[in-house]
Amino acid sequence: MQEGYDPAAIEPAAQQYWAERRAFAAREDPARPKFYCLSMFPYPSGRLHMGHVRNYTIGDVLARYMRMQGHNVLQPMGWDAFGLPAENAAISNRVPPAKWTRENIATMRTQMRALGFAIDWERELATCDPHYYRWNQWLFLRMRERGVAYRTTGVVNWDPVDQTVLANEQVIDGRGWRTGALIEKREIPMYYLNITRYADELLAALDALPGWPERVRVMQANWIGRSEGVEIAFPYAPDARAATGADAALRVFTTRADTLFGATFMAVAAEHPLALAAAKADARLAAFVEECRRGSVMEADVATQEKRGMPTGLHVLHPFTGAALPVWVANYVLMGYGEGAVMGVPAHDERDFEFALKHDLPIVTVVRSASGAYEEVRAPWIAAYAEYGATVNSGEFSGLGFEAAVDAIAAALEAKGLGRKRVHYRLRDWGISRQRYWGCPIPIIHCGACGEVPVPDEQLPVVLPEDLVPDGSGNPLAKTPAFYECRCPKCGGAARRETDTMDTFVDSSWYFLRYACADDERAMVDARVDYWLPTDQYIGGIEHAILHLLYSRFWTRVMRDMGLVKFAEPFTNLLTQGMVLNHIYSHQAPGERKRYFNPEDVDERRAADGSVTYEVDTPEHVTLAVEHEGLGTMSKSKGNGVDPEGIVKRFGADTARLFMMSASPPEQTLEWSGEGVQGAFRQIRRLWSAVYEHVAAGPAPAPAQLNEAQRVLRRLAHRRLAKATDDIGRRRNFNTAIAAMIEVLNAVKLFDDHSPAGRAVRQEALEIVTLVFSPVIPHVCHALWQALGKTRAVIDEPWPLPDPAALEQATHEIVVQVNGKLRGHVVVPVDADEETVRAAALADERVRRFVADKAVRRVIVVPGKLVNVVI
RNA sequence: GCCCCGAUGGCGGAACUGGUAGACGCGCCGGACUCAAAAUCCGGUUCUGGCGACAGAGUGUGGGUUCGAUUCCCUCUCGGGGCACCA
Repeated sequence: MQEGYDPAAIEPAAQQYWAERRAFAAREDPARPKFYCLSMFPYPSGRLHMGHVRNYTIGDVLARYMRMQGHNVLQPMGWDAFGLPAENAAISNRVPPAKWTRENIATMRTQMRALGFAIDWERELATCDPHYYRWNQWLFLRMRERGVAYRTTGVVNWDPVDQTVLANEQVIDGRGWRTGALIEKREIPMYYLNITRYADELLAALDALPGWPERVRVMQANWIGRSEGVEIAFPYAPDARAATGADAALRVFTTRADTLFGATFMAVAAEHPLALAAAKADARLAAFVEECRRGSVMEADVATQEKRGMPTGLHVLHPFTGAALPVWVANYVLMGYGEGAVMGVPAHDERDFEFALKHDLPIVTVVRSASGAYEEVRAPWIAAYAEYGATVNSGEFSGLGFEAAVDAIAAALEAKGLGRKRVHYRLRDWGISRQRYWGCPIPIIHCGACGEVPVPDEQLPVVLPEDLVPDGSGNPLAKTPAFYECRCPKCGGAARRETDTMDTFVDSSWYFLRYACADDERAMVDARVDYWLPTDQYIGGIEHAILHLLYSRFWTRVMRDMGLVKFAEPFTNLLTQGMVLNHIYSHQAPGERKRYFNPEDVDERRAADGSVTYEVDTPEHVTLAVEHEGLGTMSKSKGNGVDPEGIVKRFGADTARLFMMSASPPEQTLEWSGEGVQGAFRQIRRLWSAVYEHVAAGPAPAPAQLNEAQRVLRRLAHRRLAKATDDIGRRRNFNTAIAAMIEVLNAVKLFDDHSPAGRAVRQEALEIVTLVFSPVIPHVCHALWQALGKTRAVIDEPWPLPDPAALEQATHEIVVQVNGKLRGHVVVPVDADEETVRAAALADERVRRFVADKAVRRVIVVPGKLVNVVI
């Protein structure tokens, strides 16, 4: 063993040892409990960032811990390799996306290997590989046969920067999730996956996911957005019948059927058929409709947008009173939700109230307020009453509570054939067509004679040509006849291949299945999937709480319904790791662009009055005062990134891993700290020197009779082992497990006993520390384990068990309080009865001083913990 | 607007089931080693008063329950996140 800790030597040696033995190649073994430890695969953007390192370190610690616990562990890795950054890089560098992507994968794979993750690289996959994406295409065709995938023309979200369509889930605050560009509405034919068919199940099953964070389940539930209500048909009045030429009814959906008698107008979306019919005869209305259809997704307006509207001049009839209600076109009604029409109840809906005020529409109060008083809602001094209450002014339905009123009204409507109870979801079907090149081709051929024809299975995969270089104007596939010119599989005539590709979220919706059988050329999934899946632990960023995790749950259900897999939920336990933050420092010179500086280069100046300023020596050798802007995620634009490779080169992978795992619990944000990294390095070096000094004195003898100090050290080691096991195994709190081991290490460092028994106790303590630390800092522990005289590799050791005998003690300390305040400690035998403990507490000198001559009213004894004397 | 989460020393965090608040680390202070510095090692470090023994205060605010509250309940403040004309 070398005296000095040298990560540059021991880390490659440990990695080589694992690689030579294929130590992490996982094989199916029904005899052992399996543990499928999955981290979200990265997009190969170029280089690993700290977020990746944190994600994969958490997964790796768990994987290595479970392996030592006797599980058959699978920890795979792959690449989410299709996507727009590759195309954008291609446009600026004139390199095909395939080349750019594969080079990035190679770089990032090398970086990951240097971090020493226990990954089964034999199962590696990349979604841009035809061996992978052929199964996207295959399953898409099966979905199409079942009506789960379908093509339709509809209004879509168009990202003008990326020149493609986005799913609703990918539009955030009216902007593209990737580009931040304002989204436009366009009408395009595209393919959809019928995720709404599973809305009810996806929602209900959230309750059966106890291993998921509450937060994520709530977010998914909100996104699915189930609401129970009543669909009501308002028959057309003669004017509406004349305008549309149909004897029909205007359908609305409402969660407040109890307020039906308060409806004084109807509001429809600009795209609603009734609005379009009325606009034909009214130029001003037509202009308004056109305006609404074009602009209304403008993000900045959404919150403040005023309730604008115009009357259609048409009317519908109230289903019970027969009153003629005017139909308005209103900009606050969305065509995409419900029926694209609402009944306007100004007295009991804030939006309707606002609209009625503006357009001078009548307000009719039909719900009593909760206090029981009847308060008429009138403009402008009373606002809409949107709470529940008893109905009034509602004919035969008056005097009912909310539920009774809804039930009675729904039943009466159903009897008339004018309505029924219904459930609505906010969730929309998933549009997957993208007008982009670097993605999985949709396996469809458009034939002038036969229409839409699926590519026959035996012709799959439809291979994406890899040598195209996009120029930034539209989809290069649509400009490549060699790709799109083809023969119709049905009639043999000339046909055109679909040039849209699939949303990359399709690729990531099932990759976790494919790791189980990545080499199967004949089937998408096989029996090995049933062995490994569902994943026991999934680890990734909270940013995927809705998109990826919801799509994957849907996709797995589709495969279940096809009999391809036997489970519905792919991820049993989910851990959403916090982001990695760093300080942001900037300098704003007058008239210049703000400059950002890396925290690494910033010096702290502490003035005599305690105030702190920051300054930086610039590359041009000028000292600038910089401002501390607080913490933010590491980013190029803020200049606060830290390159993992640099940390590994300077300190080694173990230091990077230890810092990340010890600084905060995995779900919380992690503040990067240069001093913290140094501290982690220092701890490893302390561990190294403790083992070095110990083994330099020769082999440790077998344990013998122990004195008190030796028993204390041994007890501490076993106690902290028990705590660390619980912290990692149950609580997933790695930071406290690490703290517990540092405590043991500190005690070993202070333990100055070189007797044979002392050396035996120290040996055991160092073995415990090395074993418990080994999932976190595997390289150095690999070397230390050998140094401690072991022949088996530390990765093959079982997780240690605390020795109950070591934990035993004859006496223990009891806390004594007087009136709830800590006043003393007494040492009593562990088996002392309550009376003895009570007597000992009352006899304590400090306790007696505080009690003095006051009467003791009560003494509370908590066995093994404390005594509280109440005076 | 609605929903969720959070607030603990100079800093990151710990206290798991209502029972010693501040584990562990960082930083800082003092000491040892050194010609010196770095590294390393040892000691101290919630605040206030006191040389000290010790005493008092203290987990965002105000209240409640309890022998006892960082922990449970209510109020408010601040911070973070999610959803948002969703009928």
